[in-house]
Amino acid sequence: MNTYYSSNPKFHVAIDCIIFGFDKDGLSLLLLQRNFEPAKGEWSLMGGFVQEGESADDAAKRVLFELTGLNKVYMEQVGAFGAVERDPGERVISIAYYALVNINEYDHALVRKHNASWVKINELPPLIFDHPQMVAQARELMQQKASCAPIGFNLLPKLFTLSQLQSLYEAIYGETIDKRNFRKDVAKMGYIEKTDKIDKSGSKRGAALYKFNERVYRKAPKFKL
Amino acid sequence: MNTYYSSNPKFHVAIDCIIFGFDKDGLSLLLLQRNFEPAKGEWSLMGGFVQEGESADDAAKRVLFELTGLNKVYMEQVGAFGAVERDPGERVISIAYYALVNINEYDHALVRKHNASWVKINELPPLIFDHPQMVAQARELMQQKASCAPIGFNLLPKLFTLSQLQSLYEAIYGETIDKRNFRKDVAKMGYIEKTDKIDKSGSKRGAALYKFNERVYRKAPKFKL
DNA sequence: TCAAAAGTGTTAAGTTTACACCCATGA
DNA sequence: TCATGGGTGTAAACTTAACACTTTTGA
Repeated sequence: MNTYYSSNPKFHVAIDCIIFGFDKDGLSLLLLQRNFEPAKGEWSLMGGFVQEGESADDAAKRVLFELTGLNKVYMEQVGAFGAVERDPGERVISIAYYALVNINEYDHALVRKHNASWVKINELPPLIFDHPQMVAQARELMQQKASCAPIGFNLLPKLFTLSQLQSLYEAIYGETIDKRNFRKDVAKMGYIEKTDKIDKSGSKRGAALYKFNERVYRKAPKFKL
Repeated sequence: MNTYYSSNPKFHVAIDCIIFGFDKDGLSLLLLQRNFEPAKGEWSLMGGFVQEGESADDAAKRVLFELTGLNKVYMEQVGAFGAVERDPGERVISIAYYALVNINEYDHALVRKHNASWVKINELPPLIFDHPQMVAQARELMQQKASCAPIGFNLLPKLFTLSQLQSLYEAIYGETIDKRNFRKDVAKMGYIEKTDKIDKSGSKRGAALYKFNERVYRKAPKFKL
């Protein structure tokens, strides 16, 4: 055995997932009301432990999959949380990731099994450990990223109205946006394309459905909302 | 023992430090030419292992101190690097931090002992493992942060000329800045204060020395360069 | 006396913000 | 017919970018 490594301690390394969803009521997080120890009965993020032979990114994907049944979800690392007493049970270093999921497409049975539910982001219950800090950092990072990269579409259906898109960005920024200015900005991008489909569910008149054209975006990847 | 935790594997958790310095030749990193295994003889970041009873942030401070003898240095976490084979010797999960140090104030003996030296950031040698990605991420993050928070001063002496400050930001952004526009922006901030001292080392005429007044900054923390 | 860096304002271009009405439809 | 959300343009305010010459002084 290599003494250079083995003279040093080892730690449990966990993953915690901040799972964002969006619907007409705004942004929500998918949270667990823990039916297991430690901190049974309290609210927490979905988590799990990194396994041998599994990268941190893969562990995050797995943890998200275990709760939602979803693959190929947009995820980004928030950072490592390494305070000594962050988990009162035992020393655990945790790596937080946020995920953007389409709130209409997940495995409801799995979510029920984990005793998880969507909670509006402005009505979060107290969370265990340092999960509030993780959520706060994830929100900042997501907001920052969403302002300059087209990641918001991961929270919407493939086809969406401009009103939906606007209200998504209003939820992300926590402020209202002028409708005409917003639509001007969207038009400038060129890769948010109007389809010939109409959504009649949100209004009597009906609203044009748009889609994000990634091909076009890649050719001129500029984004600013 | 708690089976919830103990059924999961443990890992060595390392810290790697991207140490930025700045002088008239621009930005540099403090790098080690390793005189120890693994990867002896190759270039790497300064690193170390997180210890029992030590937070990740504290470990980063300690690792920086071990190389430079410096305390109270501005540091920010870059993120966790958790690829399975990132360290070919053994599985190690590493948390990267960047540090901004005044290149004129560090313990030269310690640096010599570690076989470390300052390397211009645009002339980096090949680095081991995933250290190139760590450096790239650290540069992006630092640039982003420096554009909207007054962290650049950590790379300068307490007293600095506006030419030094400008060339620092030119180095951070990798582009030239218009002198008059730059000085207008500095003037608008109000907390970059002219002192009555003159630096005669950089020119015959001499340039006014300025200082960053943190008190004033805190009262109206706006920064944009 | 001249080379080298310090210091100093103005204008045009571009971007951002504010703002109000008509349209189509289902109830 | 009317209430509801969908859809559209313009002008003023502000921000950003471009630009050149004078000053000081040590060598």
